[in-house]
Amino acid sequence: MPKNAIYPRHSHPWGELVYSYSGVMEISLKDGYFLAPPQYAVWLPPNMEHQGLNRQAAVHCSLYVSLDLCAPLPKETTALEVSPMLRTMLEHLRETEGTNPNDPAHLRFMQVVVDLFAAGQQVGSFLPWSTDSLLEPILQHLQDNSADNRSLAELARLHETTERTLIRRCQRDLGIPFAEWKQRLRVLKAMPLLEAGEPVQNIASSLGYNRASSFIAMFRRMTGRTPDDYRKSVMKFKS
Amino acid sequence: MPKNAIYPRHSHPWGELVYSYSGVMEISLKDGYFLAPPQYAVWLPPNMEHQGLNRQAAVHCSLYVSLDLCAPLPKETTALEVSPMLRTMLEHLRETEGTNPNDPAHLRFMQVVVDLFAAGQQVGSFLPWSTDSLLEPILQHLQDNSADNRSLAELARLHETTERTLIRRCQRDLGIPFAEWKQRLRVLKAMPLLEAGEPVQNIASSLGYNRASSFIAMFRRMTGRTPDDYRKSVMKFKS
DNA sequence: TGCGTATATATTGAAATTATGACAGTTGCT
DNA sequence: AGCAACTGTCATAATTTCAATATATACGCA
Repeated sequence: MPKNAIYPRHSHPWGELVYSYSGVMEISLKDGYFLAPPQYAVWLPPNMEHQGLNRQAAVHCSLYVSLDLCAPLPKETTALEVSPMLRTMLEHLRETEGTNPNDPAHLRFMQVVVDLFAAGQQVGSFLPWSTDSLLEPILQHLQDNSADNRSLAELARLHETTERTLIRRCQRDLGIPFAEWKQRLRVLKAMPLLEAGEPVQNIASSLGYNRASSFIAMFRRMTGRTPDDYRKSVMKFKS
Repeated sequence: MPKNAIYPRHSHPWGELVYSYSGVMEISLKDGYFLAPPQYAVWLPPNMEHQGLNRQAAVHCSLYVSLDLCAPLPKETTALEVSPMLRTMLEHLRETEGTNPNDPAHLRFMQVVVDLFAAGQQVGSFLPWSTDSLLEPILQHLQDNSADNRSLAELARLHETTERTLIRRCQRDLGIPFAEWKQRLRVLKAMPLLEAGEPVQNIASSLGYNRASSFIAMFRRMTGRTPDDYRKSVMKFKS
């Protein structure tokens, strides 16, 4: 899909697993919102009204899950962690696209993919948001200046509050610590730059890291693979 | 298994897929011989008399395949190429060892593993041998001096024959070109060194390469992964 | 996360090596 | 003589390696 593509809001009587090979996927619901890079997938139970969109160009797929196979999957809409094993299988699917869809071996393969999704850990949106009057300006500021390395204490001072308060609001509204949120943001910023072929060194410094190795270590912790690995796996789907 | 382990010669009324996570596996039959590093697996149809052995220490597994699932697999004993996808699944099995073996999802997973083996390309022994009077001394010499970079023409001169004749005999007896054989030999020599933690640079030069990058490129072509990747995946099974 | 260092990998154009097919010569056999 | 299998020569195509360099990653310690 090209950038800024929007899927109309709709629903259907079967389950849907949305996975992104490259780029970030966003799903919005009547009462919820999920943002999912390639290490997450979004599970939509049958009859769940949803709307998809991707801000940057993206390569993604949806797995439609027949009603009678939905039992082992969550009853709620949720993001699921995609293990490296599962990712490999999804990439294999993409590579062998077009083989006979009725081949029994292929059907078995698909069933195992669903099994693995069902075994995945439920998680929230990769980058949660808050409209809290104190928090939102800070989050917005970081969105626009991701290289800002000022400490939480300094940010608190700037916005006339205290570090402790900000920490409490992060925990309450975002569900994750402030540092984690900033790292996730940087991962998301890094992805399109990696896809654009930017050297890891440059990306690291443009995100506020003084050393590439620090950035690499962070990216690895967050996504399970190194920046260059991520780039390589993405490139497979762009040629 | 420790080095020089030998499995007694035997047979059984079910199929067997032999796969090596690390180290090289050897299977000898009444009328055949297979040598298989981790990118190969050996398929033994039901009731096939066989004997296994591993010269170096190895971590391997056998998948027993019930008679009624053997239909899609070859009727003959053969080596099968193990795709990266399949390797990932086998490693996953190894990591999640001990989960309930009667779990339906696990059984489905196993079935897919067999499906993928069945889809694998049939190949011969990874390192074939010849007892040809001209060829054998040369092969033996390379076994003992794998860093020898003398050209085929020079070797021919030494053994009082011509380059063209050697090439013809390789094709006839080994089924693969001379250069391919030498590279496979070097891959086999490299594996235990990698497992021993030897730096890639040293291994490369001890095998006759002037530059590590040449060795890396060769190893990658032959095995589908880089030397260090190989080492890492092996290390997972040694701790 | 900063920072320095050791290691590992990819890339590229030039040089060397190997593979392949065509053809002719040799040998051994009938 | 005729046939078959093998061998040497040569030109060309395909691969591999070299060499230098740029990048990327891991690791230890502060």
